[in-house]
Amino acid sequence: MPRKITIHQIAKEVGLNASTVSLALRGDPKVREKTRDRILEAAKRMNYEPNNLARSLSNGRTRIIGVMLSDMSRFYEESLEAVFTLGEAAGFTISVRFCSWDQAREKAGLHSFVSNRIDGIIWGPTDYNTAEIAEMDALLHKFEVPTVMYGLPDDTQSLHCYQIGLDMQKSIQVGLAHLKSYGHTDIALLAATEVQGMFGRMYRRRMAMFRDAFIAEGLHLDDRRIFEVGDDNCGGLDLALKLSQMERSQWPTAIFAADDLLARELVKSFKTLGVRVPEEISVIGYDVFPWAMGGQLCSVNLNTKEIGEKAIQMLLKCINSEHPQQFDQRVEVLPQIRLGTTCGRPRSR
Amino acid sequence: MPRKITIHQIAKEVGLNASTVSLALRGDPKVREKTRDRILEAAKRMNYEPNNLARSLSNGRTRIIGVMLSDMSRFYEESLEAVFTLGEAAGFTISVRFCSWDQAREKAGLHSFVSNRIDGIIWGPTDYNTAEIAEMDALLHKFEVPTVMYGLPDDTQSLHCYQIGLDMQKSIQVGLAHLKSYGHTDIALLAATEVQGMFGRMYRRRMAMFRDAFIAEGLHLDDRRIFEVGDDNCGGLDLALKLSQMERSQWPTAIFAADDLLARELVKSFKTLGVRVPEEISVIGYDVFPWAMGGQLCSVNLNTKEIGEKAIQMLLKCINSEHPQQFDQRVEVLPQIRLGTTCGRPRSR
DNA sequence: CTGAAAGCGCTAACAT
DNA sequence: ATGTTAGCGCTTTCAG
Repeated sequence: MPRKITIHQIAKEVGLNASTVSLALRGDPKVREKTRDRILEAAKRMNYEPNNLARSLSNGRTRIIGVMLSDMSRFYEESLEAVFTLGEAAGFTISVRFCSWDQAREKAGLHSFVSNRIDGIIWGPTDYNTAEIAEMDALLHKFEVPTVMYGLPDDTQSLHCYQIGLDMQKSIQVGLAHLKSYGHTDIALLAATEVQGMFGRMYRRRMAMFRDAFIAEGLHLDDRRIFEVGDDNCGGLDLALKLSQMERSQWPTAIFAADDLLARELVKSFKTLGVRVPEEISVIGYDVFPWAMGGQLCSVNLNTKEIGEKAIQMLLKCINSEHPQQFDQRVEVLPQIRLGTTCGRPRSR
Repeated sequence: MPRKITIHQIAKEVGLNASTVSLALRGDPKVREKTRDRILEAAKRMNYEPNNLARSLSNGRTRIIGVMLSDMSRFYEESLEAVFTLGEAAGFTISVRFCSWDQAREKAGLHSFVSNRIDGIIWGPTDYNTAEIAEMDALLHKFEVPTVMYGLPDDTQSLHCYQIGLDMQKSIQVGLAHLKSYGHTDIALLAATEVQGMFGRMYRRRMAMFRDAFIAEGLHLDDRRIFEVGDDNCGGLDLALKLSQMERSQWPTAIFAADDLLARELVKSFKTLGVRVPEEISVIGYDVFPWAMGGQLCSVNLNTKEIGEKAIQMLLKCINSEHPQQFDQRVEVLPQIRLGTTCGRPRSR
């Protein structure tokens, strides 16, 4: 038996024409059931595997959706799962590229998507380098590859692609506003700075966003209220210890932890040290780990699952439609407070 | 300008034949530099993007390497990065599929690889379901898709694929042996059991491996020496607290933490509680986070980077060679102890 | 219901 | 150095 089976060989085997085989393999009702069974049997017996290159070249679509991500952060996990589930249900294969926060690699990956005539792209762009994004956007548009970008700030109206808006700074403000609603004004920031990884840039950007968010909410973020810990430390424990050696009157009344794991550790450490949360100090987390502390943690929920769902739904609509223009070009996903037990009114002084 | 540019249109534009354009685009020295420049200029101006479907259908290779992974665990991060770097340097695009620990999805993904005539596959199989693996292995072999599987135990000689052997149980034994070499025999296990995630199966398997490893090293693992914590707890802190309320004579002399983050937290918590590590108790970590504690942590290093490097190197050799059979079919990656400051001789009783 | 023929965009001999 | 021709494997009219 030759190495790679084609429909012609199957056709010869069963004494029919290749085009009939082609129809049968795709379950076209034009082929009589009996003939189809014969064909399918032969195909299986001969270990036939369709050649998507030929198929796609011929009919003009690949039934593949490409997803471009920067890294394997858990931030993407939930949304990617949604993309898989809904995408596969609609008959698409999901192909992922990672760029490791490298713009050259990102560009190459997107090019590979269009070269391989992917049917649509979901893109969580690396960085808000407007010019670069605009350039790729123009290219993708020129090739008429439906594209959904997500995690975009709101100054991107000029882009052609569809967008899932997620305003990170506003999401931080949501957390701050929540604290303010309890009466907190002296809020500290606990942030991890992963030095070793490739996320340095992201962390720096996030830090800048925190500063801006404080300002936007009319809050003062004193440098001495910023606790930066390396990712190889136990930031929560360190901070709890540090505070326990300070006069309580010197404490902030609330702590905004830059991620849920830090927040979790902080709360647990406070408990260990006999500090009551939220009676003596409030803690709010951020992003990524909805399951941290079994729902006890008060935290800003970025709704990543919803992001994934909206992205794939938008894309599928777009791919299946003749007139994609009729859809909203941008959908906002709103962060919300995930209520827990770790925030309360500030202690009276 | 028509929507999708082909080499024929470029050819017409510059008054040459399509095959010349084809050669020029690939930088073939047969075409004169001046002509090539003209062609490239036109291609860029017309926004030409090569059609890999046609290209691959014609020349029989896609220059794409497929990677099949179960999830976005950080376990894969380092090895995947190595695959990217070396793979791209060799001119390949790396396309990733995730199966979320779902065998149907895994199978579909591998089929999509062969349908799309990927040049080679790197596969970190979900589970050691021998029959399923053997079936896919046979299929991939029949289609002559060079495949490297990794993370395989050593009872898989019958497979056709190339293999990066990583014996997880032995890696645990390496850690245990290290503790034994200091004189530890009363060793406790600290393990997280992520209930919410999709990793339940993996955790259970890992737990079984720990038990087997203890037995293989001639150690007794009492049930009361197993501390299982949910992933939404702070396991390290909890355990440190628990122990601090016990008579020291009841303590184990060493703790094997099932991952580095737990170990890190444990060590930090001990420090907080005034317990000296390793003078009063030794701690060893496992896997995944080489940077945890800035190298202070003594831990079992799974060498995931090396796994990725070996996998892609094997695959490239195989793809580029006429006679792949001449290479070793299986390479073992050996876990090692990453020395730190958290292990020492047991306290005298 | 099945067969014949053209073509998707590109490559690879072979000619010129 | 450039042009001609014949596919790669499949889909898709269009005939029968």
